[in-house]
Amino acid sequence: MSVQDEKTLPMGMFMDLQRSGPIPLYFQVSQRIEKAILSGELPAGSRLENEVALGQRLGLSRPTVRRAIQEIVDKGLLVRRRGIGTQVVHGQVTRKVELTSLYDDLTNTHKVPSTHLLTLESQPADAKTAERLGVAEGNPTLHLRRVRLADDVPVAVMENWLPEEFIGIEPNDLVAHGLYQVLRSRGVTMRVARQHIGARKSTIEESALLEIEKNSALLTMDRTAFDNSGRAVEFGQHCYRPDLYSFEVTLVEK
Amino acid sequence: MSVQDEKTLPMGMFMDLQRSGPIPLYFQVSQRIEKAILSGELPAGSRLENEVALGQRLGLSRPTVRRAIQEIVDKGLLVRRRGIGTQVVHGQVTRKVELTSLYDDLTNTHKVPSTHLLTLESQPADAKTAERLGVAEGNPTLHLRRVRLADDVPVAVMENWLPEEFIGIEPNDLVAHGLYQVLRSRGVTMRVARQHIGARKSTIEESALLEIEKNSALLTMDRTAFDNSGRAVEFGQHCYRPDLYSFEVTLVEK
DNA sequence: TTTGGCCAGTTGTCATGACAATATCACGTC
DNA sequence: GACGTGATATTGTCATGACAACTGGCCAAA
Repeated sequence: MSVQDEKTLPMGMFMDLQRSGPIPLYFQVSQRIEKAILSGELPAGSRLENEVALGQRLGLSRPTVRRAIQEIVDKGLLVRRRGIGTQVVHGQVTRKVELTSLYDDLTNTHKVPSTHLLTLESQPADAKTAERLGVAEGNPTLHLRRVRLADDVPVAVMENWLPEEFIGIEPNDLVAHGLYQVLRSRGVTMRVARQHIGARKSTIEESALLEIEKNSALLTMDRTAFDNSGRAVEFGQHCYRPDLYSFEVTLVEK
Repeated sequence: MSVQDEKTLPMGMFMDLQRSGPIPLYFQVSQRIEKAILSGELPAGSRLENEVALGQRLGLSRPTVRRAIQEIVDKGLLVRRRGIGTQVVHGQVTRKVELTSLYDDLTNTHKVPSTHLLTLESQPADAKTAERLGVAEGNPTLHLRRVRLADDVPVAVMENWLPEEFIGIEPNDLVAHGLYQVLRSRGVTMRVARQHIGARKSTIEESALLEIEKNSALLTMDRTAFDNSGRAVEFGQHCYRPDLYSFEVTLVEK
């Protein structure tokens, strides 16, 4: 008795690959496959065409096809088995967490984000901040504290510390664009972030800011983010209203 | 002025590669590099030897070396920059989250795990369970509810549902080994898990089970896990004492 | 009927080679 | 001295080829 649905594979439409454009071929292929999965064209449990045949049909080498498939495996949508083939994972698909800011998350879900800026000041680094940012204790840092709102409902209180060089950031930019957008516009590209997710009770001040009753449960997230040169560019302590925000994580065993 | 420390690279000891063993070469290399980073031999900000030279020195091809490095980049320990090289990320290194059970997490931190089994029964799937497990509503499932303890202190209350075929699981196994170990011993290998992390207040019963005051904040995690054939093998709703447990996540932008 | 082995299919690993894109640095010119 | 420009170094992408390891089913033998 076969354990899995052994559906055949449709996947007829795979023509328009730009070989000369700036978009890598493996990326074009992986996007098309992912789209086919999300749209239901490749149903859960169905088998993908094997790597060699797919490559031949698309006029691509096996490493290129393989990398395209691997991208989707890493997202948790496909599962490979040696000797068997590649299959679509069962279960409803959920979007995976990426290295984004709350601002991006909200706009992606069609909410209107806004910001109340509580604090924007230069502040000498205390021991914890210094360690997280990799600077000397007492060095100046940019300290900011914000309330983030979605459709005018408060969602989170965020406190961030940034290295000295960002001290010139304008309050108006922060209110209009969100921190990560401001950093991007200054040429900073985030590459790695280490997050710590927990929970605790709200303080009286936080309860007021978030418009919840005091001693409510809060979802907390500490984050240190690094740019593409491996330097820490942001350290933040955030707390979220758990009825309005939560984290999704997809884990893939290798 | 150079932005980063441009230390040279030591990395002298790279001899003993087993070319005929079952361990892939890229894995042997990546483990050695990772060890060198963790041990401080490759300090934060230092540059790694370039891919071509490293490959030549080890007698390996560039794709192999490249894959070894990529493994570590995916873990968030290294950062690559085209035209520059590969550098060690700044900041203290933290363990990344993997697809493990609480049981593994506790033993890894040298705590003694134990389990109070509250419920172990066959139960027809309700709508939510059926959807998560990908079975028909009303189908029998194995329902279990446990309190997990570390050094005899309650850490979490976990409620899980498993597909019909696991109904024969022994209570003794669950108390002695933890759910994931039991599943592994039955030939199930977890491959993908989708987790949802949030927070809420504790119920009166949960407060008693976890030995905390009522209306405390709880850290919650819902998880659906899939095996290597893409089939859902576990759906769980867990809640943790936030003073004893939290989640670490490392995100890498691609 | 059951058992064992062989064979075909598929992914996993590795080598070699080539060119493209990007960042740094030295150099020369204005 | 400032600026552009080219040379150099390094990672990013892609092709081709080969063999290994694992799975499943078919088939013959016990």
